[in-house]
Amino acid sequence: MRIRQNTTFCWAAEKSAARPRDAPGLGCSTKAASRPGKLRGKVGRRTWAAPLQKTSRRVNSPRLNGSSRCSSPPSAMAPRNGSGSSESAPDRAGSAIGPHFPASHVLSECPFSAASMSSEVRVRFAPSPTGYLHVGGARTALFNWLYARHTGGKFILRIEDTDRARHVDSAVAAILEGLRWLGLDWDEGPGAGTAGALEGSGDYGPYFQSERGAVYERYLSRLRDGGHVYEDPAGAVRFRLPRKPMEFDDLVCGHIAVDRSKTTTPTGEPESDMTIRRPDGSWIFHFVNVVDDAEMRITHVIRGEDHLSNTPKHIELYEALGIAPPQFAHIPLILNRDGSKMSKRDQGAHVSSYIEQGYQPEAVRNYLCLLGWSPKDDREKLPIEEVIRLFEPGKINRKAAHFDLEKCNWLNAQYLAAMSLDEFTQASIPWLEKAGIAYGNAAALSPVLALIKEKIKLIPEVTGWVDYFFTDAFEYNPEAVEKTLRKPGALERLVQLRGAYAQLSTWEATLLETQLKELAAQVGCKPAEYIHPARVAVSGRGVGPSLYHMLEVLGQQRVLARIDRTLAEFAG
RNA sequence: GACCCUAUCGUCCAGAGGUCUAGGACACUCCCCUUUCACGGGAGUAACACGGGUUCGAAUCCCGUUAGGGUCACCA
Repeated sequence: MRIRQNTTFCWAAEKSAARPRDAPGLGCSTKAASRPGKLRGKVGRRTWAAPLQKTSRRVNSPRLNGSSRCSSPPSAMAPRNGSGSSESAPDRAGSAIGPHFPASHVLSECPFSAASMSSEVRVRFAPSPTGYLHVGGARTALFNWLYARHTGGKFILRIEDTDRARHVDSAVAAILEGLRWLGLDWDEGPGAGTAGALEGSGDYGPYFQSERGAVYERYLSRLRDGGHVYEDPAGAVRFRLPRKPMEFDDLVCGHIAVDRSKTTTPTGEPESDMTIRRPDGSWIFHFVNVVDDAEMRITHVIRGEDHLSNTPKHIELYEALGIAPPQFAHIPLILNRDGSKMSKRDQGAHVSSYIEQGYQPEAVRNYLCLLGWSPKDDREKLPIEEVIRLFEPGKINRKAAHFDLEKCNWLNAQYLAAMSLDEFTQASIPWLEKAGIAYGNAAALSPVLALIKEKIKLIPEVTGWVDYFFTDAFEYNPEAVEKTLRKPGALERLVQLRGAYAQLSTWEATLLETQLKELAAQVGCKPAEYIHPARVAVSGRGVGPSLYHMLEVLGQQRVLARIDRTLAEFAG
């Protein structure tokens, strides 16, 4: 099955043609000023705004960013529209491109401009179809999603498959599955909307880079017209790096200043011009990423810190294109517990592993929320609505987080404990079926699950706790046998207990308890001397639920039969 | 190698110059509850990387060192 590229493409082209005023860059250019007031960059805290600290904290420093986001402001700040140029006309770029913009354009970006306050937040998650969703990627998606939901903006999914060769449907599907499992719904992109069609829905498609060739061609010619690119001897298209100092403000990392003229290769030579297109015509990530973010009117790029060092290059591209860059928020990476880099082989690296192991999606999501972010109080288990309410990119931690599966497990147990017996039963059924346990039906299963619900940290564990309820042919645990049944007098006491229980006309936990204790008192030994053998006799193991409740659920007939079987098996 | 980011208990977070003899959670240890295993309750071990500044006062601001991470691709 392949994506319907042609249809999608035409459809998207129509869409954009129908919105001539929404030319790329224009929407973007407003965003610098339109960041919702709640964003708190850490900018003020660490650098130039020190004297303003308290104020900026309260008033929200991002506004300050507008005037200092880029070191070469004239080209960094795109001109506001005004021209009404058409998106489809290649030459429209003429008015928008160019390194020299009147200062008034910059000033018009005044962050306090009321007119710009209304534009909507648009964030995106742009994975490459690698065949699985990495937890790091999942957290990036989560933070984007949280911000979109927090602001009432849009969360967009874009697949960075660069070209057809990289596109594999099953690989895309794995990512969508992971996102859906975590409950991160997207407003635009593959599978968005009620139809769930893979080609996706949204006004800025296609959402597969492999289908956006025409868009890239258009932008390439803009760069060419501006004299920003050239073809090297090998036939690759390269972007002339400006090689000058530049700075920008990152919502998480604060003010970043880097002298790009000093950037070198690992061997110490000056950085070579960035390739944006290979000789075979395929596109390089940096270019298409920037073009798509601009075209899709992304206002905030929330991505992994591994891109922080790439950001100056991206901003240079925006400048060459005459488009104001979005706001950036680089979130720290997730490391293994031991501090090493988390690779796809590491424990817990794939979201699919949580699905397979039966984690509760809300628990995993909750855990991911807490990795680099906190509600600033002592709460750990938080309803997602609460996280959405409190979440702001500026509050994301700057330190890389080490992944701790133990805590994730604990949270999972917290979520299980909060489930009703009904929910717990429904969640257990698929796993019992997978294990081939003949539990009968939900009504028969629930009372059994009620006995062990609180002992479980992960749903699939139920199978090991309840199997003997549904088969009389259970095995005896050797250790338990050794420890209890082999004890002198154990079988005799079992006989006595059987005798007492056989006479009961009602079968109920508290009665079973008093009977057993009376028997123990008569004989003059501890109840435990009866309890342990009884447990092993009816379940085959030394650990389990409360004995009397277990007996009650098992029923008189089965209990007596199992004691008989045990006596027969271990006598003599 | 150059550049960038980071640095509070083993781990995740709180801490925004005095309220810090640094708080919560996971994990760990002990106690209580208890027929087992868990749950739950209580207690405990455990951290401001180091060195200089600034200040009356620094976990908090600045500089340096060290350590970790990242980027420097015709990967994304």
